[in-house]
Amino acid sequence: MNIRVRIAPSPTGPLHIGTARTALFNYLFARTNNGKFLLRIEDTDRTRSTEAFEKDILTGLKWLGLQWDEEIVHQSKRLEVYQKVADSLVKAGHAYQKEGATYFRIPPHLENRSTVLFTDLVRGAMAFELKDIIDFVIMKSDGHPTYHLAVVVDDQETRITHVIRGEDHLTNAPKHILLQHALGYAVPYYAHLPLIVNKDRTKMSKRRDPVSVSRDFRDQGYLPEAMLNFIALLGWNPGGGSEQEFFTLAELEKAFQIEHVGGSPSVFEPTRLDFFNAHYLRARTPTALLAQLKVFTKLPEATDEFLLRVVTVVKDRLITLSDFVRFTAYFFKTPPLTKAPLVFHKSTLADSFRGLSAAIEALEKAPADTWESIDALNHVLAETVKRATLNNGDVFWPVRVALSAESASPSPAELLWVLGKIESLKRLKEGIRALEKQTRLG
RNA sequence: GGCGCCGUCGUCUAGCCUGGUCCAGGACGUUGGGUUUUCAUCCCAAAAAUCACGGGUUCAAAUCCCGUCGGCGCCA
Repeated sequence: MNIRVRIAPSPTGPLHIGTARTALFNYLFARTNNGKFLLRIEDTDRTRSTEAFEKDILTGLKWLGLQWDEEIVHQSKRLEVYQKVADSLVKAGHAYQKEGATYFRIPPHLENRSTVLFTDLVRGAMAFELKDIIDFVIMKSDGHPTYHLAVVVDDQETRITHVIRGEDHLTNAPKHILLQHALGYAVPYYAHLPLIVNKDRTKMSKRRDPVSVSRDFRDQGYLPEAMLNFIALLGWNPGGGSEQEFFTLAELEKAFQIEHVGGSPSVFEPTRLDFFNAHYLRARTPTALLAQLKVFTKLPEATDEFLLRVVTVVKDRLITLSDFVRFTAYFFKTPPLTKAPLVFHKSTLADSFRGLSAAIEALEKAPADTWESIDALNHVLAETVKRATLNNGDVFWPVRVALSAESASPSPAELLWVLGKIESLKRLKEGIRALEKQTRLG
């Protein structure tokens, strides 16, 4: 069988995180089965559909790396087709007109049964009593098809073999199967994915919750591979007792099996996304990360060489891309030395003064190539501690704070390496003056 | 209201089909400790689930059966 799956988002809002996951699972199902992954835009609701939303959906899917295989189908361009199918249904007695709309007539039997039976790939055997399903609208009075008709017709024409969609459609499945029988269509396999819900276990709301892939995640500095990894584990697990938690898209394309999709809804918990994002950020090379940061935001004026050094030393401390600018201001502009104490809490004013002075002396004397190596710079500071018979905190802390003015920052050797000899010594001497002032006051 | 799906640590989940190795495993988060000048990383440890509840089957149930409750979804 040539496996063909699709997603069919409505461009009535930006790409939703739930749609993204449905897209992922469809995409993975296609890839693991050597099939095709299609995209259809359900834009029959002309009043709420916009091109801007459609563009957001397409760019969002591409950003995630979920490239679709064939041409995009727009339902708005196929209205005559639906009308024709609806007419044929009326002609065959499967449907009837009422108050301008066309209704599908639920048959008394289906293949000599009073039930609709199907196997859901996620949930197993499903049975719905025909008497519980009532006639439903397939064509509205304004000439637009309802979701039920359009989806069935389009899935048939694009030869969809597996319908993988959200659980909110589970009870629609028997209606679609009935339509497929009446039209003589093949019935595809169905798989209904569990919903992604809020902490309070209700549906995530566009208004209140972070659901937009572009606005709430991409623009906040999340990486596509972190999103993918996070989303994949919402409802799916690798099975076989595997405890693997990091998956690239390529790995997912090998590991995914729809049998390992669970049936219960997943609560959206962003702290786990942060964990994945920090992980993938750390995995970037400084060069790659710098390139990405330039695309993401406007960076302060500086040479690439300088920026690359900044990226190198702060990379491991970022959770999102947007942390970068926030965490690195002091590299680009000399900060006032008032934000953090120059004296470590286990040190004294006198020892810090001695430590900082000794560090300046040692750094001034250090050979030029010392400044090209974080290790070498660190060695200079460590030797200073030894020679002056001080503690680490008497030297490392005041050097670090004099350079950054922060109580939390990369190590002093890293700061020295980024700032270079001239700027570093300038700041360190500024630190000495601040300590002298404190001595006089104290 | 009818029908349907779901119910294991705060969260994501493994285990459930094929009952015993599960006084329930992993991860995130949290807390404590180690490394360290700080933060982050890294390492170690701990707390955290009466397996929704009740009954039944069985020598034995998270796992099988019945019922109840709860959450959600679709339809009305």
